[in-house]
Amino acid sequence: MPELPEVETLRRGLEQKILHRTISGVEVANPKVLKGQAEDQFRERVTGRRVEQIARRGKYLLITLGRADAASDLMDATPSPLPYFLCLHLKMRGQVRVQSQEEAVGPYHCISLFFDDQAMRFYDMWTWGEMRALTHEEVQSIEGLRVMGPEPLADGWDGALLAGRLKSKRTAIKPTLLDQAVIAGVGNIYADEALFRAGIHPQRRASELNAVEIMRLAGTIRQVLTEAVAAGGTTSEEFVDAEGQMGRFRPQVYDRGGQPCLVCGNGLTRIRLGGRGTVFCQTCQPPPDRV
DNA sequence: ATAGATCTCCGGCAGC
DNA sequence: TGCTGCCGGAGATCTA
Repeated sequence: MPELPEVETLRRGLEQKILHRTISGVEVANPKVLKGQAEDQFRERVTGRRVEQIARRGKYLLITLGRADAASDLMDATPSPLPYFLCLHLKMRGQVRVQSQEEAVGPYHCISLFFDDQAMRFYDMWTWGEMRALTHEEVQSIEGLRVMGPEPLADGWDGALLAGRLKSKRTAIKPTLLDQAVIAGVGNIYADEALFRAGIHPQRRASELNAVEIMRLAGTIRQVLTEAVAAGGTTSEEFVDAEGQMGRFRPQVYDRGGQPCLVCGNGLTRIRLGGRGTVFCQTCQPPPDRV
């Protein structure tokens, strides 16, 4: 389940491998991940372009594709064509790996972008993920990006910012943290981790958390994401980085239902909340009626 | 009107 | 062995 740290790990890996390099060709093995974009248009927008920048917003990866022969702008008067943006989202099972051309193509291969000696390959077992080549305007019109909440690793992230986002939310804090319009990039793993570290029960009503708790939570969100980025993400499900390496972050509660709490030793509880599996410690995270 | 709930996409896997 | 149901990020579509 790629979340902010996994996408950031991928972004850094891609920066090492494909930044300033030119796409010489494209293979579309499964057009489902183009999410409706015509295959011809995708090919046309990508082929011959050079990777100018690799950015992340929440769980989205945005790769700027400029013209390959930018130097020729100096020679003629024709305006440089506008850049396109390769817009990626891995959703649940998406993977991106940069492989040598000789390396065998893995299962669930959807798209390959070829650089001279390497191929950036997009794999997705469920094809929920997406990869499209969009204009600036088309990127701007993606609703999920337009309403995306603040980046928890950026300057300015603090308890006051989070408090403003939670004020009007009457649902439980856990599903609220998964709302990308509230906070960018947090998914199931890090929502459970941050709540555990903050000692906040996942069923507490978001709007009823006090200022101290919100400040603590803003801190643990940032802390857990920072640690996970440093560890190259978490490998649950299928996540691997651009080189196929597994993440080294070890969650304390996520996917540990029934196992002992690493702080107090009591068995961790697993419930479904807002349709999502949720793990917490009944002792370390006191329930709403005991707060 | 808007927040919140529900459905959808998909296939590996657990459990029987 | 083979069936059934579970699981989830985020957009679409409902409902109160």
